[in-house]
Amino acid sequence: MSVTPASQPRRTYRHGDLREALLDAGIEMAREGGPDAVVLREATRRAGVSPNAAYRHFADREALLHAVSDACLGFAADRIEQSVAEVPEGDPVDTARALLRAVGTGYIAFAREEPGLFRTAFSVPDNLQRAAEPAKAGRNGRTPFQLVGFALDALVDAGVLPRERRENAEFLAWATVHGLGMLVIDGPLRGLDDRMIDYATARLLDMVDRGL
Amino acid sequence: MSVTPASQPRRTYRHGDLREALLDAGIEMAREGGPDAVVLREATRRAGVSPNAAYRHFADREALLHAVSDACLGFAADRIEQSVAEVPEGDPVDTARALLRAVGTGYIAFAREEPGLFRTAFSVPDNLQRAAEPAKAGRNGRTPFQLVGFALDALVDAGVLPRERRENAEFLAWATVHGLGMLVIDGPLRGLDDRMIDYATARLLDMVDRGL
DNA sequence: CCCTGATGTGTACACTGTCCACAACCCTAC
DNA sequence: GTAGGGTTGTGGACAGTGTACACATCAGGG
Repeated sequence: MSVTPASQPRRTYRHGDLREALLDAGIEMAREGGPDAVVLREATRRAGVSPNAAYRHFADREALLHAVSDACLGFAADRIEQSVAEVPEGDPVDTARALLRAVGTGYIAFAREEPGLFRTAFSVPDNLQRAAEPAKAGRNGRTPFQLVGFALDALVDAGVLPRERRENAEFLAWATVHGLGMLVIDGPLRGLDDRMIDYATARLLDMVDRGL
Repeated sequence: MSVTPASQPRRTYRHGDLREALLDAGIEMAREGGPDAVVLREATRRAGVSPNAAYRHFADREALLHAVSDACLGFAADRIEQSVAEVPEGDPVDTARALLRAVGTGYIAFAREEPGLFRTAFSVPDNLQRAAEPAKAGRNGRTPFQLVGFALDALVDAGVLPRERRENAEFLAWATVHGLGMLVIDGPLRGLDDRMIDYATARLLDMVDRGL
């Protein structure tokens, strides 16, 4: 997505949108090797620029990584929305249930399809206040955290989830699915075949469904 | 734990137990700064030895990190056993339930008390085959994975958990608690006060209890 | 007692993040 | 239109890292 292709050297002195180019390079490196693989010098190299140029756009490597991490959360949101979009209309109760499941399966799907981005998304310390900031949102402007919230709201509206259990239920749903994602990517559940993971995901979501 | 204190130079040519000293140094660094903080040269420095000496005991930095990670899993097991030990004897059903809860609270407690070690424990790709190997065990010779398994077995024996749901239930229980641990340490739940975390933990364990 | 394999040392290289002084450029105000 | 002036990128340098290679030193068995 860089303005100037890395192949031939830039003619103008100004790059155009170096920040974006560095970010894109960072994302690509994260995709291939996770957070540790996003290295500042390599990003500038890919952007066809000298190492120090990066410091005009990011305070340090940490800042670049943070930006990449936010972008990864956005990709996660996109993947979740994709799963959510596949939920058929129908009985409100069934739909609400299916919605939360879709969020979960989308989350796990993202972890499996893009382990590098998934790991990068959560490699950087974060907190609740920042969980909804726009930089972490996907194309539709919603962050993963917000998507979980919407699914839970739908469950309350459909009368499935008692209202008094709604508060902070994001934590439970998210933690559950997040844990599975981590264990599948590089925890002890690594290397399980796809069928096994699908099965585990389904059972996990059953548990959430029953236990929330 | 090092054989020769780092303060005064070693007199003998041989270190004595350099492998152990490097491992201890690595653990200490992991405790302070997580996986990225365990750096090979610093470990040799703390052991009072030249950088390359490490290569007689570890193939590369990755190997050292792996050993440190295994040790961290052992510490987690210790912390879990501590929580388990506090479960009072009594009605078999209540005891079995409390046992699984204790595993969960111990796990979260470890994450909160030793975030660096916790992150390090899961920083290294792993798989099921290796989940029970002795290097990952605590003082009592049991790994965290095995401890979860025992608690689940107890639930089956007490008639709480239907036998047909026992298989692979480790994944569910573990993923749930692991996810909360991750989110609390450097995910969006970071910075929540202790009461809030206790509350979330309790609700999460309620969910597991109901939904398993 | 010597010699051989194990263990630690020294030197060296490529690579990283980051600091500093400087250069090239675009924009704005006169 | 031209003279600044702030922004953006360059060059050179330094400390710190992982790791390869050749060498030094020792402990213990023949």
